[in-house]
Amino acid sequence: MTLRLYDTRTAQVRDFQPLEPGKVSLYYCGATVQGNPHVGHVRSAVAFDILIRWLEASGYDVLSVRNVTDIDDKILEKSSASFAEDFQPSPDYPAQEPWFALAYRFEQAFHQAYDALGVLRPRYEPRATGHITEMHALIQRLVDSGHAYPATDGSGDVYFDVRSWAAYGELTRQNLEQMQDAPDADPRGKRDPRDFALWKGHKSGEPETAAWDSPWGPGRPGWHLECSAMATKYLGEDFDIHGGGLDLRFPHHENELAQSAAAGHGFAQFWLHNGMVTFEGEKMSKSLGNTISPEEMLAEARPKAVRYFLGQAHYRSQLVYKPGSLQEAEAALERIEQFIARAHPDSTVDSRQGVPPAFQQAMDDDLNVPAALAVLHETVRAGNTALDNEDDDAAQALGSQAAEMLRILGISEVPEPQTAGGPGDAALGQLVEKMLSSRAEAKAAKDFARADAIRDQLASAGVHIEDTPQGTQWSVKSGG
RNA sequence: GGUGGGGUGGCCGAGUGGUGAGGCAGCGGCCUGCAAAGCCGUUAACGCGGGUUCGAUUCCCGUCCCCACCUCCA
Repeated sequence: MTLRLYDTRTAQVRDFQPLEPGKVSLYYCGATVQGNPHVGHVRSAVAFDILIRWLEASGYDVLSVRNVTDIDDKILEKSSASFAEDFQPSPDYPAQEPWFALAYRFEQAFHQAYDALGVLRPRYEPRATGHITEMHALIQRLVDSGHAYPATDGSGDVYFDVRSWAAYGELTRQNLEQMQDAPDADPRGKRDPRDFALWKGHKSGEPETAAWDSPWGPGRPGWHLECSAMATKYLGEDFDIHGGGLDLRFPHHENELAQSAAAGHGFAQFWLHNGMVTFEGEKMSKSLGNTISPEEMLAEARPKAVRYFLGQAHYRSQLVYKPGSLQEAEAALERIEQFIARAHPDSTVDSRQGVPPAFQQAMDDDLNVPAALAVLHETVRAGNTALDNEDDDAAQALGSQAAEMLRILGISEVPEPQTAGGPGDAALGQLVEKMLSSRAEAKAAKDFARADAIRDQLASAGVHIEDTPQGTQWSVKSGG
């Protein structure tokens, strides 16, 4: 069975055939680095990370590219606000900061969040500001072919002429005539209100550092242009997959497609979009204030559990977060991990050969992770049964499969938060061992009241204990 | 107004024209001094109204509701 993926443009699940056998070229939209990452960013990153890992497990060489939008209106606004007289410092924006410093700082915050969740770094991670030359070439090409024009109001803007491109709207199957005009659309020097900026002329008051010379006057790139320019540079005029959040379909991806296609490029064969994360069903957004940040999630549960949670729904589905979600993920994950630890799996092969056919089928079916997880849980149950029956060979085989599934989903690849190593650890260990030996003595003396009191005492301190045939095991329960 | 996607058991969340995933939570049992972990069993769902069909949660029509996008957004 081959991989099938849902393509937004054709609105159907299709067989995935890469342009070049054995290789996959993938571009997915990263963040505009104007603030700290929120859960939606990392959900998207996890979704495409799972895609990449599955492609690699299936034997493909994946050339992945994720952009960093490090120049845009919001970045300039946030920076400019930090220099305003009424500036109120906040944790995210603590001090006066030039736009490029602000962008750089948040770019690093994004890396931290991605790394903490085991998201593989893309092969290339180009910044918009590093590709002005490529953007100019693309604009010129569009101007020359009659699909773009300099603004008629002398602003220095250059717009894409949507009416010059008959296919405009094809990605989201929208009819230009029936689109709702943006209520705050600024017609400026546009031929049509829906024309979008390829290049934004420099305005007085904006920092000089945010302006680049161009044939149309000094200015800075429009948002959509960078992705077209960079995807083409790193992946070619035709490539396999373009991804991003559902909210990017329009206008961002629609415009990307229009400008690239109008420039004569084939562009992406497949358009993939991940669903939104909601807070109890409502869209999370800063303006609504119902957000939970990746940082807050990581404070509440182990990184692996956070990753499990973010990946557990189908990537195209809405992912509902609610208080308790992370604890549920933690419980499910612990069951898997405990089985694997008891099964002593072989060193696993990192490929689709190491997982059950049902798991392969689920993943091949447009990355049906929920169904794949069902296979994983069934494997765990079968493995536990084997352990109970002391069938160690079967348990080990199932353990290897479970470990491999966890690895392909990227969950076991999430780095453990560093907790060990401090001098406190040794002290804690000694104290716990001391109490456990007291408890063992009490148990031996059949003084169960005292034994249970010790267990309760440890529990109230967050130390969880478990009597096993190999003796009493203990662990510190993380989070709430 | 346009476009896309939804409404599944207490919660999360797949899927299918006929024997109704999986997880979390709950209940009963085994195990345990009691627990924990694990195993076994178990409770429980397909928005509403029609239609097609031997049979629909799955297809069709209607209807209600929800979400996203059409403005910066993963």
